Amino acid sequence: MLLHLDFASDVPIYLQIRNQVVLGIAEGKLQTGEKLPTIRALSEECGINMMTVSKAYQLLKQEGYIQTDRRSGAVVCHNIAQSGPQQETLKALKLHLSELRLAGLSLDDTLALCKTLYEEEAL
Amino acid sequence: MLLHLDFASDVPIYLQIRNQVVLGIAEGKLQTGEKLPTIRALSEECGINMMTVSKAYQLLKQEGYIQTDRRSGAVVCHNIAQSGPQQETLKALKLHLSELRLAGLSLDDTLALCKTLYEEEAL
Amino acid sequence: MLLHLDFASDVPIYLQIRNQVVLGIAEGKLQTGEKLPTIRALSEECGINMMTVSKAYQLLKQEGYIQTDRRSGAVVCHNIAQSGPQQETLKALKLHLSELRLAGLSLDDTLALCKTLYEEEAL
Amino acid sequence: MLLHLDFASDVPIYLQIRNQVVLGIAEGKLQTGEKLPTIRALSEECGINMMTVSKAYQLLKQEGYIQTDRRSGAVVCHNIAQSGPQQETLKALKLHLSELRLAGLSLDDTLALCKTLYEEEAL
DNA sequence: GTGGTCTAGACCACA
DNA sequence: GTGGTCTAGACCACG
Repeated sequence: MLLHLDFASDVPIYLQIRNQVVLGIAEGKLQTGEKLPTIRALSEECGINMMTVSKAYQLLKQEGYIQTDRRSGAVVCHNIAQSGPQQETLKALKLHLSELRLAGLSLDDTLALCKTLYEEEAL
Repeated sequence: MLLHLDFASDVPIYLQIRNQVVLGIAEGKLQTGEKLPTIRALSEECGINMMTVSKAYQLLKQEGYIQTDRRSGAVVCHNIAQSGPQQETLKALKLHLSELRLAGLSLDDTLALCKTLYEEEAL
Repeated sequence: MLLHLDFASDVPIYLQIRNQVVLGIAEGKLQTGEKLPTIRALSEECGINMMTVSKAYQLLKQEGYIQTDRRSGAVVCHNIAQSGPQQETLKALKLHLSELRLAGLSLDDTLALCKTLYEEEAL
Repeated sequence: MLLHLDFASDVPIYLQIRNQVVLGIAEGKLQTGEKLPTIRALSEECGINMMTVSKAYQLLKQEGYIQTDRRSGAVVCHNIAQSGPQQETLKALKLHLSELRLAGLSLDDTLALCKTLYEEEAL
């Protein structure tokens, strides 16, 4: 599990961590039940503040992607698919599909693109 | 053209305006060549500052969605589809598809959802 | 003498007119002593305000490119090259050369480019 | 890094800042990777508003001259020379060369001038 | 009338 | 500490 942080990005670092963990789970790089690095380890490895990592983990926990066990730290949840898609995700998805449409992609182009992206994850 | 602003949201107001204009164009509520409200009008209507609206318009202009004609204000661009999809849009799209997958949606579910969202726009 | 005005440009229309007249003179499209269109004619042809054209002509006159004869309107000056290069032109030129340098052009590249642009005018 | 702002100029202050930073980079006064003053520091030093400095920095960022590292403020980019010269720069350059020509400079004069200006930067 | 710019404050998210 | 955002005014250039 390697993180690529872009400190010049508009996306806050804690969100970059959260996003890459989500992608990691979806792509199978992070298996269900697998242990995430400790906050201290990850913060030192990336040269960032512990608070930043902590914030990312809290967000992931709140969204149901991970749970924190007092003894073994943070682990990937077994039962993520409980609540169905989030309202926010759908709203953002619609916005991005609009952007693709205005960028010239047809419905077929778009669905093919989505299929490709979806399958990249499902390795 | 009605804007719904959420002042409690984390999304900055200028971005909310930008997003809703993009959606409006994609859904056909805003026709190509149509005139947007003036900065003053929109800021008064929404009870926000002129500079906030101005920032949204400048962003839309920079992204190629609108043009500001020096004589008559801001109008929706004719030739938006010039540069193809942005790298950022694709990255965000992939993330959202991952979230859907982890929320329990199959590939078919996801494609059906995308199709629905896409067609909502394409009236 | 055809003007191409871009109403969506950041450059004010009166400056676009001024710039294109200067370029026209340099390229020989506008001969020394040649008559420019009247303010009224040009404003009607381009669909712009007479004040805008007037402003452009006043600027050109002040810079010594044209002179206005009460009987025959505005004509291209005979003796433009009197005062040497303007301070502002040099400052702007230096800035643009810097931008080229930072965009990756070597000194030779830059001089070759300048030569090409210069000779385009001198047809 | 000293800024000379002309509050009476037609050139907006944020553009003056932007231009002087670009010149500073080209002249080597601002080294690659070097940290720019913080928005607060620069605004206080020059007696202008934070937002004005912020606007200049955002423009520089958008043009690829600087990056804003979320941890330590704004730094000069390493890889500026990516996209080649801008269309606008070339247009402006051609205009300035025309002005020089009409001011009486021969091709050789002009190239010598450009060489001098270019080398002033390249210390 | 329009958009562009600027001020002098303020609050917030991020790290 | 940093930059990002926002307000409630104002002035200006442009057309």
